[in-house]
Amino acid sequence: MLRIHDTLTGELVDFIPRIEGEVSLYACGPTVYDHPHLGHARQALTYDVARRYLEWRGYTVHHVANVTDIDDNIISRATREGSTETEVAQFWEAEYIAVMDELDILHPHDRPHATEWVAEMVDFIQVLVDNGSAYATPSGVYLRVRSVEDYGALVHRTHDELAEGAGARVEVDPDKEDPLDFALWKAAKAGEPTWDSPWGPGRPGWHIECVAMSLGILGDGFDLHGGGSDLVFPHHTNERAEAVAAGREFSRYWMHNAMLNIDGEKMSKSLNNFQTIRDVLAQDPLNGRALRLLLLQTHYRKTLELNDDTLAQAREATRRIDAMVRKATNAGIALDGAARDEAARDAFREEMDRDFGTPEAMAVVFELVRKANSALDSSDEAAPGLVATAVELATALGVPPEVPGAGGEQDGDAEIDAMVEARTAAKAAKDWAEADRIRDELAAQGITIEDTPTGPIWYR
RNA sequence: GCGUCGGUGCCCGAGCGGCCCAAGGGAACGGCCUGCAAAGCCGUACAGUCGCGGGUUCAAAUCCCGCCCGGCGCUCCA
Repeated sequence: MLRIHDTLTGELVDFIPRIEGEVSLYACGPTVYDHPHLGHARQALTYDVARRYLEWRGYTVHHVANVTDIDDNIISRATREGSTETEVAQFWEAEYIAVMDELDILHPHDRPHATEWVAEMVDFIQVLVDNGSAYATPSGVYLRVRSVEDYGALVHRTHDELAEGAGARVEVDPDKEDPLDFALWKAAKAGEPTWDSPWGPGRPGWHIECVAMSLGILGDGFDLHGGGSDLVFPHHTNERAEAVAAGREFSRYWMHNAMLNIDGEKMSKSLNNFQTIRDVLAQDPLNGRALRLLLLQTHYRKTLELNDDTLAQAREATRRIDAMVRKATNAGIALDGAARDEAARDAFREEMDRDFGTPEAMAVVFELVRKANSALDSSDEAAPGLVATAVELATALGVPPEVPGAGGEQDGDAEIDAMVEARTAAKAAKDWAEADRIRDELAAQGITIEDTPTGPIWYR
């Protein structure tokens, strides 16, 4: 039984999907107006891993992640650059997808865009207006938050506690009945893109898009709604309020991933430690997988410490997995028919079932790596099963081994093969000076040689 | 201030009241292997006050209370 820490109840609860064997997952996607940064990576990776695990466990997953392609930031960037909102959104969405591809993040089954769902949003708002939980003013349409009894449930605050916070702020819009009321529809402002509505031209508020799209695609009572912990309030709280006010059944479970720190401090533009995914990937070819592994080795609900050091540590750890597979490949181990280590698979499932315990699941994988290495060294017959299980489980978490250039033949790099052979010959002749000279020469080209019981292997 | 999540070895980081004299990864040291390396394996030192102080319990890193410190949130329009 999979258990998940549900944000709404604040407890570890049994995960029972709406339909047995099927999981509907809605994970909030990005607002596309700038470079995707490491926070986006953590968010996307959290739900990517959740999805992969659910699939490994035999569920059919319907994963939806939206793209917010109209909002204040997009408008201001378009204005600043003298381009259009559409151009800004399309450019940064393409960049977002390209970067996520490099991190091996699976594409969601649906990637709805806010601008394509405006009609559904208008219909939804109409329901809220008709049933009295929303009202129109000259500046837009607002949700009457007081009409939602447990409005602050996700953040575990009462209405009054929330109102206290809101009261401390300057209330700009005198048309609003209550400071907590928020915009479902914003009346048109000069120079902004607008859509028609029964309340005049304007554009949708931030939260309504996710409600319209999640319920529209996944249906009432879909299973899991996820996002970064910074979205709990106001975004998810308001989404939920809209759904509740409309009498719709919203998500059954909520999960939220924690933020990350860089060099011990939160990542923010003001601290000037904001790192884009693109920059991190450019620093080292292994960084994509290292980042994945680093995230897997920290529980998704805990603040992650990221710096050059922790990233380097994760790179070394990925090498450990790769080295084992390289050795197995070179030894001619066939993985396809190998019997899996069921005890390890059970341990893995048990750890993952406890609120996606990826750090412990990775520990299971590394235990397998150690046992597999040991078996490979002694040509133990258990080796294929151990290697196959380690590969299966690592792949289930999205960190499959990568052994490019292993062996050499598939690279068709005859020149390097020839040098490796020359070194082997030199070794046979006990000409150590020549053998070392060749090894140094290869090293200068970024090629590492490993001697194994089944002969030398090389890789870049 | 309020809410929420956390504070575990040199670093990152698990830990489900007894299986914890605390997983796993990285770094270090010793041994085996190697012509020498690399990779790997075996072992060692690292936590002995698991932020601090109380309490509950036969038993607490794990539960409760208080305090200290950190992350996030406390509303788009400011």
